[in-house]
Amino acid sequence: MTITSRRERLRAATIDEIRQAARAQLLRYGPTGISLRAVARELGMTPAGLYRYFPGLDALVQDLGACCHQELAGAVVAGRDAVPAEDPAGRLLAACRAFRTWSVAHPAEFALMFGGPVPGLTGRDAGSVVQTAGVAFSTTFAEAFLALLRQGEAGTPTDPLVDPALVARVHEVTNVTAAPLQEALRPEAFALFLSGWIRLYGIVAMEVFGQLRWAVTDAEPLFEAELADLMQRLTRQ
Amino acid sequence: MTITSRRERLRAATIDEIRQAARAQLLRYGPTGISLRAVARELGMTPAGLYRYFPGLDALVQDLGACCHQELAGAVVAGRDAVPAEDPAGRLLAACRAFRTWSVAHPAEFALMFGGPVPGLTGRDAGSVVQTAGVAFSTTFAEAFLALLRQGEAGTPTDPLVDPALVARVHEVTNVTAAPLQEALRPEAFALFLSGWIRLYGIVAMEVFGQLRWAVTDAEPLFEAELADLMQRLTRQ
DNA sequence: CTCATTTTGTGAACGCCGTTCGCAAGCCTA
DNA sequence: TAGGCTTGCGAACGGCGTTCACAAAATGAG
Repeated sequence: MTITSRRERLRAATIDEIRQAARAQLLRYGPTGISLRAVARELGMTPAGLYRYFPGLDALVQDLGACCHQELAGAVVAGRDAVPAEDPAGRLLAACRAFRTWSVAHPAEFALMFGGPVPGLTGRDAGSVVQTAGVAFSTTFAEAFLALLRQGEAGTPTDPLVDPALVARVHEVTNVTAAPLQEALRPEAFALFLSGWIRLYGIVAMEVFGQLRWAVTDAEPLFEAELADLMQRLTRQ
Repeated sequence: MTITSRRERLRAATIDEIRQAARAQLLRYGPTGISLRAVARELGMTPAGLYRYFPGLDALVQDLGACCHQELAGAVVAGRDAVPAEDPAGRLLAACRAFRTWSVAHPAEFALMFGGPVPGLTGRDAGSVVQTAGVAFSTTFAEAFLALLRQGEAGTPTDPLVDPALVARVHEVTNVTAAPLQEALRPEAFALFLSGWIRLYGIVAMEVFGQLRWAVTDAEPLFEAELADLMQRLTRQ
């Protein structure tokens, strides 16, 4: 029940329109091809007018990244929840497949979210928004992973290999969104989870960035093989 | 003995100077922050003058990418060859570690080479130069991997999962540089190699792109664990 | 209804960018 | 020494992000 004055509604609508135009540019020209002036042109506005809604291009791009993160998370959740809860392994599989499907269908968005720091590379706080969004996103997988854990199917990897400062850091950053991850913080389980996430990211990023094209025209069988191996590693061992 | 007239020498020197300035910009401002005008400024030249040496900014950036690929390949080879040939597993390990070390030390260059298509995203032929360079680069690992194979330690994965058009493609693209890869083209071996390369790329890309910072402050133990698991997968199974 | 205040958008300007083109000066060769 | 090739310059074009003073519109209080 958030009260919304007429002004606020108009403003929100404009912001949405801006986002939409920027998104179209992202689609067409890639993360670095988004132009304030072009967005303004599409809205029939003056470039300066956009500064009433975003403090600059970087902010717009970052906002776009956050939106994409949300959208991707939605796709993953939808994929996961299409499989009944009685089959946690199937749910995790479905989540991974949804991640790849969305990413391959939205390469520009993927590059924006998971590529290197796009604008400059100040790196310090610039990516903080997108990184917290990334954490919230990864909890999507963590949930399915934890279901596996609870079912008692997942084993524990051999070595702990956890950073001492890690627990505090994750606690700090997952305060609101990621309650499930705190259970996964049992060091061995967390390491196992990270290892899986790394492999999933690796193959999807390679495919989306075209780094596999020299070897393979259709990366799906490769992905499925990697996924099968990954699931085997997660459930048995 | 390629004859070099005085002009050609001067020209080569200028090109090198341009590369050097561009490289400095890459280091400071990232792949998208390279500016023709800034390079020209640093050389005490007019922007237009640079067009006598490169047909445009994109060409300069691509040339830079090729140079970086060469440099990275050199680092990996050096790391690999620091381990005696009697220990093929150790050589492969050393190559992987050298890959990570160089990449972490040169994040901008890594982003340029392995990130998404930087300028626009025409994608078709734009990345062809960098992709052939990537193939040549991956043979560095293939060599060490093949040594393992010949030693008879490496097993074969379960399913073939090879693209039918793959053999011809790789034959076509590795004609000169990558004779060793042709032996690895035995489908199962190639799949195993690709799987390993994917995992290696995955963890290094995640670290360099800062995608692991939310979870871990020092990614090295994670890398070592992943590497150990990877080697185990490659040698035994 | 009126009037002051806040919000929204404009237009002009600044300095940067990549790129093109005509022209001058230098070098190499014949 | 004469001609051609190479190199670099200067000016210009259009596009970019961003700033700033200013006008118009919407809002809410009296």
